Formats: sequence, C-alpha cells, structure tokens
Amino acid sequence: MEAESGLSTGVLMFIPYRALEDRVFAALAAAGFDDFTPAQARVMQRIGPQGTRLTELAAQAQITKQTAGFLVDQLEKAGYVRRVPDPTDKRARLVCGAEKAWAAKRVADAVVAEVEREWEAHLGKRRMKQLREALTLLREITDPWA
Amino acid sequence: MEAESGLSTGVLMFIPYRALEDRVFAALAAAGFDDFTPAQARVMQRIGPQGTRLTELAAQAQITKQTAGFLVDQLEKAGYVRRVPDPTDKRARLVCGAEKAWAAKRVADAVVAEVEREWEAHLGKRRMKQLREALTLLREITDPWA
DNA sequence: TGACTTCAGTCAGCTTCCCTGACTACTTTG
DNA sequence: CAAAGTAGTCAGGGAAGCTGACTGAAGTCA
Repeated sequence: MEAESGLSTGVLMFIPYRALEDRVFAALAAAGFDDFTPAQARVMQRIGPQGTRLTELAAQAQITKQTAGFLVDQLEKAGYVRRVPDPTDKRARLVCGAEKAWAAKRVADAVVAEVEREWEAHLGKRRMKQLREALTLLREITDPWA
Repeated sequence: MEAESGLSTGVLMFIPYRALEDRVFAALAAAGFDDFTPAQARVMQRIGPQGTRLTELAAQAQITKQTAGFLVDQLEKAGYVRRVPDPTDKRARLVCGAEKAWAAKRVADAVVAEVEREWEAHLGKRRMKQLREALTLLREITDPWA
C-alpha cells in the first residue's frame, strides 16, 4: 500500500488491540476457560454485578436481542451465567454472572494489566501517558454511546 | 484504575478504529459499492498492484486458504478481482484487482484522510503526532508480521 | 531419473455468529 | 379496560470461518 509509516492511524490502532485480544484469549484458554467464544465474551463483559437484562446486553454489545439470547443460552449451558426472574418486572429476567465468570474475568484483567505494563516498558511512561490521553480525547468524537 | 477512564488502553484503541471502519463502509455504500462485505474488503485490501497469490492473501488476512478462496470467489463474481495464471508457477494463480476495486479504494482512502483530518482537528497537531508516534512504536512489539 | 516432499488451490461438511420477521407474555398508560 | 409499548422466544437464513481430504505442479535428493 503506502510507503513509509503510511498506515492509517486507524489501522495502527487495530494492530495492538488485536494483539491484546489474542493474548487474553490465549491466557484464558491456558487457564482452562476454553469453552466460550469471543462473541460470548463480549456479552459476558457487559453483565453488571446485580445482573443485566437481555435487551440491555444486546443494546450495549450492538447486536440483536435474538443473538444475545442465543449467546446467553450457550453461556448458561457452560455455567458462566444464570438467568433469574427480575423481581421488578415479570416480563424480564436478569442475566447474572456465576462464580466461573468472575474467575475468568480475574484472569483476563491480569493479562490486560500485564500487557499494558509491557507497552509502557516499550514506550516509556511519558509516551504511554500521552497515548492514553490522546485516545481518551478521541473517544469524545468516536464513541457512539457515552 | 485510571482517573480519566477505567477502560484499558486496548479498548480505547478499538473505539476509534471501529468508528473509522463504520465511516468508510458507509461512504462506500453511499458511492454504490454496497456489494461486498467487510471480510471481502479485508482480503481485497491486501492485493498488490501486480496481483497476489491466494495463499499469500490468506496468510496476511490470517484466515485459512479455503476461506480466502471463498471470499475471492465472491469478489470475482462481483467484478472486483480476476484470477490470472501465475507465469512463474503453474500451480498458482494471481488474484488481481480490477478497475472497480481501485475505484472503491480511492473512495475509501478519501474517507480515511477526511476522518484523520477530523481527529487532528480535535486533538491538535501536536497530540496527533504523538499519537501516531506512540502507535508506530507499539507496532514493533505487537505486529506479528512485519 | 524416479521417489519423496512440499506447496497452490479446491471440494465437502460443519460450527458460530448474526440477521429479519413474526410471535407470546407482561406492563404501562390514557 | 383498551391500546401501546417492552421483554423475550421461535423459525429460518446468510455470511464467515474452521478441519480434513484431496489433485496437480514444483522442488529435492539419492
């Protein structure tokens, strides 16, 4: 494509993101959490401490409620979540994380922290801070929700 | 947990990337290039000026050669690429971009440039430069190939 | 030269993810 | 209470990816 460092800023962002994601999934698999998929993880990530409604999960993950329902079914079978009736609305049920989900989250969080330390070691404290600052600012005009 | 936002640096990178991708696809669709998918685009992007082998495309896009073959089939039907025999190796064929592909690329490149200008306007010239610098450095330890 | 090995690409069959459309059950509101 | 809105499911389908098994061509080496 282009000659020099001619990659677009967008692509330059995607490369480290993808590398991080790969690391997290590898670590989860190594720790025995190999029975869920990236799509399921994306939903699971968004479950709040008190549980979250299916419709809410779907909206946040930007998928249809049908897809979310399918993914939650699989997560339920694998023992990561359970569905409990919502006491405040008899139409709804709350998707709650099970202990297995929190255990996986602890592993994932540890890897993210480790990778960020590696990045900081490579960039130096100053540049890492600038990077986060620029990205946080950029979020203001690129984050469609929040 | 940082003060500015609790999001990991990886997620912070993904947000603008996704926003850029959405913009590019919307612009392509608006320009009439609505007959290909993101997956097909990811393959098409990697076709060199003189054409590229299927196996090479698969490796670069990090998919199997079967999947790549399937996507190239679709691109061929839609008129974006054609396959020609490789003169230097009778086993292989070169996937070459057709004029329609280059036209789409021109549209995409224009949108990328436009979005980058918007980002620079929001961040300021200095911060944009720092951002690209940090990301380029980060590529050294996160880009699995090159 | 002939026997292995390697590489390019295809075929067949499968899973996962995600969609639309149509539906039931319950809540809220006028 | 009737109408409108919301939570979730069911049915069906398409896109994208995988593995495994294969053909045909090239390269290697005794």
